Amino acid sequence: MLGFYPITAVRPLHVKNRFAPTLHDVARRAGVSTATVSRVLNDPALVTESTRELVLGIVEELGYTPHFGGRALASNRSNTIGAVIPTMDNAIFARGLQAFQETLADAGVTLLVASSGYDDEREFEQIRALVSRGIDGLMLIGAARPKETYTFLDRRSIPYVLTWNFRSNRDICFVGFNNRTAAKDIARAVIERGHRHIAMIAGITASNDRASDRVDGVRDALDEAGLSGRDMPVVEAVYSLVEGRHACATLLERRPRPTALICGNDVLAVGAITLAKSRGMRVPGDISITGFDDIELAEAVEPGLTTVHVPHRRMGKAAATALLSILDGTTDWQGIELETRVVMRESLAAPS
Amino acid sequence: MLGFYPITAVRPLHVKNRFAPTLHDVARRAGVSTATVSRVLNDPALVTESTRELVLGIVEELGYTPHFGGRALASNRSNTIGAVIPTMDNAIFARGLQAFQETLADAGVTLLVASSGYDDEREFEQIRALVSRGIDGLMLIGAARPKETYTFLDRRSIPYVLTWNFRSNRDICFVGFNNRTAAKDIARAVIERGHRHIAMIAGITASNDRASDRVDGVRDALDEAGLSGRDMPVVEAVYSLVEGRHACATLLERRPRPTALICGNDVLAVGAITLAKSRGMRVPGDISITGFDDIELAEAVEPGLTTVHVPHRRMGKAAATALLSILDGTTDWQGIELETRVVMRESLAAPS
DNA sequence: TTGTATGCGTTATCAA
DNA sequence: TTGATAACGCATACAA
Repeated sequence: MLGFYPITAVRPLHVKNRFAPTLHDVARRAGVSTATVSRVLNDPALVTESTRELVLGIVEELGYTPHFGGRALASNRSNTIGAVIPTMDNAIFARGLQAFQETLADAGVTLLVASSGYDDEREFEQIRALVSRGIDGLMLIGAARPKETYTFLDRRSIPYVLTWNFRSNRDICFVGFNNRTAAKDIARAVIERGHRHIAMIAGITASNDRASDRVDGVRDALDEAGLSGRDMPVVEAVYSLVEGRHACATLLERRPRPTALICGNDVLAVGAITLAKSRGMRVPGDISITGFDDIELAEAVEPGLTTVHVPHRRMGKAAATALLSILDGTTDWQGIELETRVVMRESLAAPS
Repeated sequence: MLGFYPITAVRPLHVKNRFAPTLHDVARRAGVSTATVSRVLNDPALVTESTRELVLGIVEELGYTPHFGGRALASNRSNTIGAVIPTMDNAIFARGLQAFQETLADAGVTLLVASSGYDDEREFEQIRALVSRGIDGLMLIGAARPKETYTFLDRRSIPYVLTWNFRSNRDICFVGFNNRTAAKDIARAVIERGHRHIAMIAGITASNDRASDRVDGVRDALDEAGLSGRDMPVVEAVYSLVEGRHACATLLERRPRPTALICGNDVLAVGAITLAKSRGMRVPGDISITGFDDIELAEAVEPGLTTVHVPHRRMGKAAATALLSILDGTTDWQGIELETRVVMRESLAAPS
């Protein structure tokens, strides 16, 4: 049953003959000019109802689909915007991106998505590829990237929006939330519960302003409480369950042993919880653990994860709206700061 | 701190003037013809080393990126292939797609991804959009879709590969695994442990051959064991933790109460586990639960999830290779059936 | 090895 | 309201 099935293709599939009907084909068949067909498709009001119906019939009959390249060439705009996200492997970006896409689709704009693998150079490559596809605008995650990338975008005057973080800035449009204060908020909640030995499992902070801002935020809260933020034990880890487990194991070696673990991400936090439990520790009895993002898993895990809720869908929608308004050019654009909130569940309690 | 930041754009960003250098610009600056520049970029061997270096220097200096539309128009091929997946919201497709993309990238081919939301009509729309972008080939998930979709692809003679499922077929290239026998395998493992009251939480089977094949496979195993497959209680649920919880709650009402729950998906299974535990039941002591896919979470959850391991990365890579070879046209293509295996962890045991 | 010239499918300008 | 026609950026057949 299992095996390979070598098969000879019936048609020579490598022949690039697309049999794709063109504007010309439609025009000829309808007995009108290509210009008229184009108008029917792009600005129907300019055309008599009778010819419009005639043409649309032929379009349907032939299964005509406009050739994108030709259209982009002639109109110098593609009705396409691009997004480069760090990874598709992770649910974090999925929800926000989905909303982003839906909002664009409502405006008749297509979204092209590429991923960088958290690598600056690959991000740049992907941006180039998107730009060469004629994107009208771009969405990027966070602000940390080489100057050259911004220079490139500016030289090409590609409008862009930065999301998943927020900075108050006159020149760059941010649509996101303040990772630093959000992290500070949840750290405060931990401190208020009476914890004094706090450690952090952070994301990889290199080229990732969201991750580093969250570390800074936690340090802010510690400093504010008279605990030394600088001395807080921090382990950086790739966002995955296994890495969360490893990082947790490492931090449990520290003496004095931390009574609370603040994680830069829900996935890391869940990994940490599973490790702690597998070591026979009670969460939050022996150790409190917090997350960041409020993904679906945060609610399902045992104990429920205390975390920072991020309004991903609203953010995606707002980013799309902002970018569209920049592209539109009729109104001034506005950066938007979204609010996060700490969601209290069971994984955080007072130290015993 | 929180709020809106209305800002006046310095440059009129809506002006579509891209300042994008063209072949012509590069040619003029280098003092050669556009043909030569084109050759440097597409077939460097045809050009003297000295002029090649000269031209490449200018390309670098100007930050020239070829215009995709122009290229597609002139060459009638786009070096782009498309993929339509049911959802980006789910980790299931992420890993396979990532491998698919990487393999294509190695061949200099770009991947365009769209999602259908498990909706036939939206899938068709997305396919049209991709086709109008001039994709050279297409990757689709599973085989269940309206005839019209296939007709469209055939009329346009767009080569495609079907993945995440396998059928032995001379006309269509499948690269995937047999969902039915895979499901049968894990159901057998459950039956072998002595379970007689078995229920299933399946994915939504409408327009989803993977989901329905898995149901059929489980029924096959029951029939084989002299238990009536047709009478097995089945609840269909969208692939999410909450839905898994709900479905589990529903099935726990059944009398006789099932001693084993076979889930069509790991996410559903994890949802079911959390619900069972929240009801004070022991897993697998009071109820055994199995999954499908072997995502990262399956190993991290408590108890570890017995599930079907699917070689997602290998599948993605193989699908890309197959599609490229179809596009290439030099060799006959082959469908590929990949093997799955049952991964035993703690969530399955004999009934008490 | 290089240059010239043509056409790809579409939009947009101008006339009719 | 419609039709001719000139771009748009690039690849390529052909000529030099």
